[in-house]
Amino acid sequence: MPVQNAEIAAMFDQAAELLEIKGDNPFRIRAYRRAARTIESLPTSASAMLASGEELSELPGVGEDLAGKIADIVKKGKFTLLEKLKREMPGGLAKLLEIPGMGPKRVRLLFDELGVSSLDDLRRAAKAGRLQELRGLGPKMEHSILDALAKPKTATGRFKLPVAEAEAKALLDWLARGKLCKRLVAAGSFRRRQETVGDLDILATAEAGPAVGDRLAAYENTAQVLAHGPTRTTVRLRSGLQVDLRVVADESYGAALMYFTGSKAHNIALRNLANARGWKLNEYGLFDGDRRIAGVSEEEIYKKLRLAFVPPELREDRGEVALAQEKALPELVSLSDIRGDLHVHSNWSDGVASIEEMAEAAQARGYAYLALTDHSRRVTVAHGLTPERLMRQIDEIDDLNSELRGFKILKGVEVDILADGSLDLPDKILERLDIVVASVHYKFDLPRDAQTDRVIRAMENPNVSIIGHPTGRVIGQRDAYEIDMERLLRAARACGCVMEINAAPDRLDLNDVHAHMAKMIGVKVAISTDAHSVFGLDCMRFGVDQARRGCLERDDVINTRPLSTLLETLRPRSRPGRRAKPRSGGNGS
DNA sequence: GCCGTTTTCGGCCCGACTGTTTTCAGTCG
Repeated sequence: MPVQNAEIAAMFDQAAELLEIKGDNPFRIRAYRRAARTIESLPTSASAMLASGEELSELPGVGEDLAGKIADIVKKGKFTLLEKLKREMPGGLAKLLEIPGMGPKRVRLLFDELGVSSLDDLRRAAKAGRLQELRGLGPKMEHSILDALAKPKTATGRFKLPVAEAEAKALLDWLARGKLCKRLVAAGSFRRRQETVGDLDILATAEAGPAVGDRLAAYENTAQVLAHGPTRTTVRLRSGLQVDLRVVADESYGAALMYFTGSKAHNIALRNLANARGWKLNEYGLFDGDRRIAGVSEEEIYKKLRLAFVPPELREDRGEVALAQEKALPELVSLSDIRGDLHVHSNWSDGVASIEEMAEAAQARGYAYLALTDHSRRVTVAHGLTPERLMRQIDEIDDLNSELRGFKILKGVEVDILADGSLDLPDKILERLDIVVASVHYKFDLPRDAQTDRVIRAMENPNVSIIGHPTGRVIGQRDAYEIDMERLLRAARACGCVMEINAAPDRLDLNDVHAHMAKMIGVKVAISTDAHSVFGLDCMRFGVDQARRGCLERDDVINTRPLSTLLETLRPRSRPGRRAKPRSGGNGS
């Protein structure tokens, strides 16, 4: 099995951690980390790039040396430097970095002075009061380390966007009611719309900085104040979500928003550009010597740096800075481009609303069409449709459509892909539908090649329009099944099959990197909510967020099209020699 | 280890906060 990009990135990250503990050149360490970020967000696998003779050293942050190391990892499956480091140092040492307040210097100090090389060693040493013996450590550190070790592994982890959104809304509300701030906004990975948020970064502009921090500390959901200075306050909420509040003067709003939105790597790239002009960029502004030359708005700063405005979703240092220099950034798809939803359920299977209610809700959201795609029979727990019930549903939709003006319900199904890649309903039935979403709902544990073959066989059925949630992952609950995304996408391109970005916030599948991969390979995408209720339709924006992160433009997304051309897109699925798919003209078939 | 509209060598983002010191190192974002 070819080495995955994520594996290469993980090896580089591990090497960086050990090099850091070792006390190696910090810039060398940064180089490994930067390369890891580049590799993991690549729209194609490093091994495929090597196979096709592409130069890895042309990737940002990858030079001759690292390109050679990646090639070694791909060819031999091992990373000599990492193996050498692991021989020099106990592997468990890196674990110590996960304790808050423990950085590479302290890990090294503890290892050298006390022989601490594991969490257990650390606990023993702290309990014996031996940490205080060391220079730079005192009773407070010893206490907080013991605290951290005693805590059950809450795996406070990351929070899904809707959870973070609810927390942010309530918190911003509370801060706003204090009437201390001129402007208040959630920045960070939340603003970049990452699929999960590690902590919430709040930016405020105000005259009296410390008072805003005091108000955050006094918030009813604040469980613990971790740091509290005049301009910066960090707390942990009862939910476990960490909140960083930063307060600056109003004239620094743009610079601070940029700084606090990140990503860190994007900021570093911009600060380098500023340096190259002899300027300095920080959270207070863009400075020429002591003179502030920009800072009120992000737009102003990008302009001064001769860059096009970079949408927050793209600020990951994945090549967007170079594109902004060339004024060649993509025009990202937006929620208002979406004209319909192509994957929803009704109470005919496991949804809670009737077809009519779903259609009304879709109209209320300004859509021109809605594809009804209930489950097929194999998903018995969801009351999946048999051929007979699907026929009856088709009749009901025809009836409803005959009364609708300027809106159409598309007849569809979410058909199960069986273990061998065949479909859960006969072609005869599928041929009568406007749209067929095919999805995997069981047998997640097939070997990678078999799983890939299975889905490719399904998409080669000309009745299949879209592959639903193509990797099957459920964030925080179930990993993606093993599948060769690159091979899948090439096959999709060959047979004109569309890939879904499932917008349900616990799926977001395809994810941003896969969506970008689809675009690069030339596969169209449908952003669909998989709604099981009328409220589920509102998740569309989460799917659009990920599409934007994947650089998708309006034309890359089929449900930005008006109904007429949408149906055209779905039609070429029919093959030579195959009867043209019967399509309803609106008033029954 | 990377990289170049000052450079192929000599730089490499920048500031806040804490706990330890007695002027600052380490961590964090």
